[in-house]
Amino acid sequence: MSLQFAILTALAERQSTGIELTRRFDRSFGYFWTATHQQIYRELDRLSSCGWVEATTPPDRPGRGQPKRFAITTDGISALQDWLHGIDEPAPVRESIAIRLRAAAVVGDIAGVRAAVTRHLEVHEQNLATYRDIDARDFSVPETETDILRHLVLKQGLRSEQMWADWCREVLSTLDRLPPRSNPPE
Amino acid sequence: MSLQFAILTALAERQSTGIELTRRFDRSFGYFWTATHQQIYRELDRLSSCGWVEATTPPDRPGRGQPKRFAITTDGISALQDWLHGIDEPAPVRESIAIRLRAAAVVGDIAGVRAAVTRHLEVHEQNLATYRDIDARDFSVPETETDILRHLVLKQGLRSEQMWADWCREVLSTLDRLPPRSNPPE
DNA sequence: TTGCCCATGTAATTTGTTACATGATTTT
DNA sequence: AAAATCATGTAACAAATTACATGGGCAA
Repeated sequence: MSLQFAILTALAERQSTGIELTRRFDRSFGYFWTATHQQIYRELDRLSSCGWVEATTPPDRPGRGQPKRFAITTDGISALQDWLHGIDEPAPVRESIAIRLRAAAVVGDIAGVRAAVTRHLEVHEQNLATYRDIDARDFSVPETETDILRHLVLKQGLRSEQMWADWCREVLSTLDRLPPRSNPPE
Repeated sequence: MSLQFAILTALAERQSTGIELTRRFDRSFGYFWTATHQQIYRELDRLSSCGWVEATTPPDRPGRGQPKRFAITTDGISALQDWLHGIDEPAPVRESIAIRLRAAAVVGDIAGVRAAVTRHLEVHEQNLATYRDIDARDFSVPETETDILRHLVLKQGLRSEQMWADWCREVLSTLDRLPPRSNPPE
């Protein structure tokens, strides 16, 4: 499981409360790993149990609505260092948009997928704009070693969004060039 | 859930037994949707229950080791047509290789991720070669409408593998240009 | 007739998603 | 003090992964 190491990495960069972590996963971590606050709290709990992170409860009153500050322990850092040397296969591909296209091909409905592809294009263009902002803001100056690695991660996100946007445009312009016909052939 | 529609699409293209479906998901469907045989059998069961696919048991003896032939029903085709018009958001990103890189950045171990990236490059180059073969074999001649849509799906796979291979090479050559030092700074 | 592979499945576990609950703080 | 919001959770569910089980056919 990688989520726990994503959290360890985040905490190694900066200690945080649960909600801060959640926001960081929506922002700068979101371009390579997504997680909801429910996942994050559950995982923080597990990581505390095995001593890889330590929670600082505010001394006055512990309880439900009270922010806890989480920090990585030295054990956690070792665990992260060990994991980092591991190898895994590329993530299995699951693109529902591609199923829709291929389904459209087989039932002969070439117009039915247009809206879905348009929506994808919209999202990927938005992401691309966001990542370019981050790129300009955080990585425009000569870089430290740490920044060079972090920049490489962002570049993957940039490449990916660019690829998707390009492909969506290719799909749309190809659909435009086909004879308009939204019903299956007889 | 998209797996059921992936299966419906596959069966709409050609009726199959469970094991044949599994092999098709390893091959031509694998570049946009992956599934194991366990998932496929379970889903075929559900799809039979709601009447979207129909199983033909060999008449002689029904039983466990006997191949069943599955085909999509007219209800299944309607369901597929309806679903095809839907819209969903791009799949959430989860790239463990990126976590490893970012973890390497924070613990200062720039050499530790090299093997993982090298492995990724290997796989993506292999996939790229496979997809190019499919491209040349199945899509080199003037296309029917159906083929044009199916070709677009393959092109997404090609773009994706190309993107990953390019990025892996960028990472490796960047790592090469950094001063060799495999331990965290003090 | 034993061992192996093929095809179909079951079961347990893990991971991710969706909906909701609780206590504290801030705003009106 | 009521309402909204923030922070931390719980619970139920769905999907995917991993390991294993069963029956049939075939080959040594």
